[in-house]
Formats: sequence, structure tokens, C-alpha cells
Amino acid sequence: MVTVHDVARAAGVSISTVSRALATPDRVAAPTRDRVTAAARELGYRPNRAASVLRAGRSGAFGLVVPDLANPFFATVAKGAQARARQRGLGLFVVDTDEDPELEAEAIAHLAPQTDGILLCSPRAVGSAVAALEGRPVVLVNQNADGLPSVVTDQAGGMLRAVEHLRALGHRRVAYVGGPRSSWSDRRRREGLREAVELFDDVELVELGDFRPQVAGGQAAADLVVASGATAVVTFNDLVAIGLVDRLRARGLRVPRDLSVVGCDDSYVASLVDPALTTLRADLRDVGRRAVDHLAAVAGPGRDTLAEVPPLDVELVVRASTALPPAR
Amino acid sequence: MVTVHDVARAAGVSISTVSRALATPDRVAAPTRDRVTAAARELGYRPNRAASVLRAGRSGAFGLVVPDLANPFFATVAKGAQARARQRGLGLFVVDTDEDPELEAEAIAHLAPQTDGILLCSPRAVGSAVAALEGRPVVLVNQNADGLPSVVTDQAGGMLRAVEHLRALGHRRVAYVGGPRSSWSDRRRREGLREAVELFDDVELVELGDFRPQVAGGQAAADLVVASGATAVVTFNDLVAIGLVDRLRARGLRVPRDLSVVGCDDSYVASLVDPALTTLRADLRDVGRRAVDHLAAVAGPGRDTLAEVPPLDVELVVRASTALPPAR
DNA sequence: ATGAAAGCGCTAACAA
DNA sequence: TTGTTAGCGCTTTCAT
Repeated sequence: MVTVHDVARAAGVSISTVSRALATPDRVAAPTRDRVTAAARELGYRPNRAASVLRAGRSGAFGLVVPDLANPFFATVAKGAQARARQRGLGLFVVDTDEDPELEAEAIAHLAPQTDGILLCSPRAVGSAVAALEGRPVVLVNQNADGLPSVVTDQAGGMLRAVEHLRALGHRRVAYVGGPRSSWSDRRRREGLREAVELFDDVELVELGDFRPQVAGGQAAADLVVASGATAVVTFNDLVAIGLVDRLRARGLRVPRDLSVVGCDDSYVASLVDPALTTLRADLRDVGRRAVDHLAAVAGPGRDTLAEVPPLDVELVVRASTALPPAR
Repeated sequence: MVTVHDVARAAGVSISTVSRALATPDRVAAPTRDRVTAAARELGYRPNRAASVLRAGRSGAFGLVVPDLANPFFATVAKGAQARARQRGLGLFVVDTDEDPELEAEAIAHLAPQTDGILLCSPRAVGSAVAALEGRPVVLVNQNADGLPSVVTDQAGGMLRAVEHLRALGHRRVAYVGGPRSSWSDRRRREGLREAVELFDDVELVELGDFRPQVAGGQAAADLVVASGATAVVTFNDLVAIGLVDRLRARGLRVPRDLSVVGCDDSYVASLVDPALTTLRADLRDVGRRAVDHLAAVAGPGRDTLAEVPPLDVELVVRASTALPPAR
């Protein structure tokens, strides 16, 4: 293993000069610096991260904790964060908690000590999660709590756009098929829907759920939606929408002829199924990028720079699953 | 920050006893051990990972490098590996290389020094990737090269089962829509198909490709498949199959009436689309689990325990996209 | 601008 | 069984 000592000997300087030349190049005379960097490259020197962390107390890496990597929602956020961290010269270690609050706390306790800060994406139990951090800098992603710094999307705005769209088509009774009660997104969506229908006093809202945020959840919800008399429905996510469409078809009902359906997330399945889903899209890579930037600001020297990140836009993507309500 | 010294003082022992009591409990007298663990708990002691790594040369964590976390194939492997690492009391840091060979090498160079070994999943450039490891233990996942330890699935066996299935339905001319030439899976599948058709001398194979491993690739391939005169087709993955079905439909052809389609991977979209895809499935979580186990064996003390992991089974999942060939 | 030297917190010989 | 001690490789005062 090549150490600072080897580089120092090769460059004919002391180890402190090597350290300086590599970490703070402007504090070293140009010719010296060049000799050092040349020697380092030649010998294939790689700084020992552990030693550097131990001494400097910084790791140059952030951690990202997500409930489920197989969920394209989180995978996309992770990719955005990863790319941004790389741009900033930081490492990013991703950990999956399998939707389990206990594993979540455990993973955080494991991760926190070897990072400079943690990105906590849709935590399943904010309380224990934050406790496990032991004061390490954190940014919540896709969730708000306790005045902790966070990056979120404008769920309420998305709901408003969905309702506007359905109302313009002529729908007057709209159902919502909700996801897990513990989900922050679900709460925000319900609130957003209520605000939206209040705005247009000719539209009624029927709230259903909670349902599992998967295909099976949509299948389970379908009959309730039909019974509710709604002519259009907004679902917790695209998978639920797909399950809904499936069960309706089994009952001889067609989308969008008999019922209009709006999904959420614009996951990549949304455009693959038949009919292609009208859905709500946020730029999730951007969520990941901004989360890293925000954490860098929060964890950085000027810790008071808690400039709030405004909620990111949610846009409506219109495809084939919404149309005029059935004639009566 | 609480250190071994604080714990030692509180328990009335030396720091080495603390270290031992926590790392190798059976080498410490029971009463002493209890006092130490009690003191550690009480003070909220958390071992400093960096110090431990620096001194012991072990990090207690593995790294997993994947080309694309948003690809459900890799996400599933990652989840399996993550769960297994946790069971073994190891950390697992996942890094996404965005399908870029340069980022791949960079990520590995970044990750390798702070882990005890690397899981390299479908590397885009094995050469530079392995070079970046600098001799650190590695296990290749979903790829074979240079006699490096690896965990792979039985692609050839899967192809055999697909051909058997299609032949039993009466198909005699089968096309393969291939993925990237750089893909190890693609090479193994082509070989497997050739072996399979050789076994049954009444079946012909038409090899097409390479095509992009996405929906667009399948759309691009569809017309070639039709022109080939094949009555059945195996595609590089499920997305390609979906694109294929889509383009066929646009041409007025129906699946499986006019053409039978077999996908690969059984990604979760396979059962969502219409028609639901017949496809080949491997237990990818198990791939992740075994990869961790194998790396633990390779990186462990008895390094000669290079027990080869036999290729994991690939099974055929029959759904609605395969049927009898069209009557002629 | 550069060097000498003191540890960061921990583990593992070696001694007792 | 337990304690003493010597660093792991690096950063960072403090001198020069």
C-alpha cells in the first residue's frame, strides 16, 4: 500500500507537504505541488479513507436511506442523488430498509457514523429514525416533520391539476383511492383534494382507503369505486390504478369509457399498460439532486443557511385513461 | 463522543478489555463482559468505525456496484444482497454507475478502500473495473470472466425450457431478439438457444439484434421478426417483448394469435401488460444473497474456499403471450 | 512555504 | 484472563 510517506520520499518533501498539496493545493508553492502530484500519480497513491476520516472527522460521503429500492419511485430519487453527489465529489451510500421501521433505525445507526449526513427518504418511523441519527445532519425527502429540513413535491398542486382536468372533462364526482395512512404523500394528497373540490363547488369528493400501494390494492378498491357513483378516480400510485383497471375489466367495465382513471408517480409502467395512464409526474431525479444540495448546505460550515427548498412542481401527464364521463 | 476510554473507566477495566468484550465476548470472563456491555450501553457508546477500519484493516461492509438502480433486475439483486449482508452483520453500500464504464471504474476506486470486498454486478467494462479494485476481493454477479469468482443464472437452461415450450406448442421457427453485444447474458442466451435447437433438429433459430434493451428496442425489432417468418420469438428482456407486442398491434397483428412471445427476467411489468407475458424467471433476490455469501467466503480467512456457486435455476413462467402457431 | 510532531479511536501483539 | 503498549495513515497545529 502506498502511503503519504512513500509519496513524500519520492517527491523529496515531508508528509505534511504531501497532505497539503493534495488537500489544499493553493497553500503549497506551485513547483512543489507539481512534484508531489506527479509522484502521487506515478506511485498510484490512493489516500486511505479510514485514516482521513479518523483524523479529520469528515468522511466525504452522504448516506441515503430508502424503504424499498425495487420501487421505481425511490430508485429514481436514488439515481438523482447519486449523480449529484458524484458531481460534488462526494460518495453516496444507499441503504434499503425493506419497509421495516426497526431495520430503518438500525441501518441509520450503522450508516450515520461513517457519513457526513443522511438523506432520509420517506421514513417509515420518523421518530426512531431521527433518534438513530444522534444529531447527525439530516434532510428529509418526500416528507415533512418537526421543522426538519426537507425536500418535497407539491402533492396538493398535483391534486388540483388532476381535479381541474377531470372537471373540465365534465366529471362532477371524483373518488380517491388512498394508500397507507402512515404515508406523508397520502395525507398531503387527501388535503390537496379537499382543497381542490372546495375551490370548485360543483365537484364532489369520495375518499376511500387505505389500500395497499400495489396492484392488489387497486383490485380491492375497484368495486368500492363503482359503488360510490364516481365517474372518475385518482389513485395513490400507478400500480393501484393498474389493479383498478384490471378489476373493472373483469366486471365488463372499460376505462376510460365507463370510468376515468388518474394515477400517480408516472412510473414507467404508466405508459406501458393499456390504456396508457393519465398520471401525475414529479421530476424525481431532481428531488434527489436537490436533496443532496440541501444536505450539503445543512451539513456545511454555514449551518444557518437553512434556505427552505420550495416544493417541487407536480405536473399532469394526460394519456388515454381519462375521457368524458359516460352519457347518462 | 464516547470512546473506549470512557467505557473502560466506567467499567473499571482497561481499554483492551473493552475492545475484547465487545468484539470477541468469549475471550473475556462473563462478569467482566457484563460490566463492560452495561457501561457501554449506559454511556451510549458507539465504536468509531473509521478508527476500527484503520487499525484492523476490515470495514465490516461490502460494496455493490450496479449499472442502473432503476432497472428492476438490479434493484432486486440489490435487495437480496442487502438483506443477506444485514443477516451477517455486515453493511452493504450500493453504488449506481449510470451504465457508464468510466464512472464504474471511478465508483469502484472510491468504494473499494472502505469495504472488505466488492460485488460487481454486470460490469460494463470488466477490465477497468477489476483494475480499479486494486486486488480487493471481488465476486462477479450475472457475469463470468477470467476465472473470477462469480454468481450467475442458468441462462442456457432457461433458453432450453423456452424452446421446449414453444416446440411443444408446435412452433418450428423461433426468432431471438438480442440485447447489447457487450452483455454477458446476451451471449449466454444465444449459445443456449443454439444448443437447444441443435437438440431438436426440427426447430430452426433466427438470431436478430443487437437491439436496445428497452421498449424502443422491441418496437425496432418487430418488423424484422415478422419478415423472418418465425412463429415465435424470445426477447432479451420483458421490455423488449412489450415493445414488440406494441408494434405488432400497430400493424394489425395480435399476440399470441399471430406470434408467440417469450420475455426474459419476469420483471414485474410482465404480468401487468396485455397479454401477460410468458417469461423466464430467476430468483434474483437469491442471486444477491448468494453473491454476499460467496464474497464472504472469498474475502474470509480460508481464501482457498473458492467453492464454485453453480448457476442458479431459471424457470419458465407461462402466461398469455404464447399459444399454438397460426394455422397455415 | 515547509517540516516536525502530536494524536484521532481503535485493535492486537506481547506481558504479566 | 487482563493490562500495557505500539502503531494503522492521515491531518493539523506549531515552529522554523
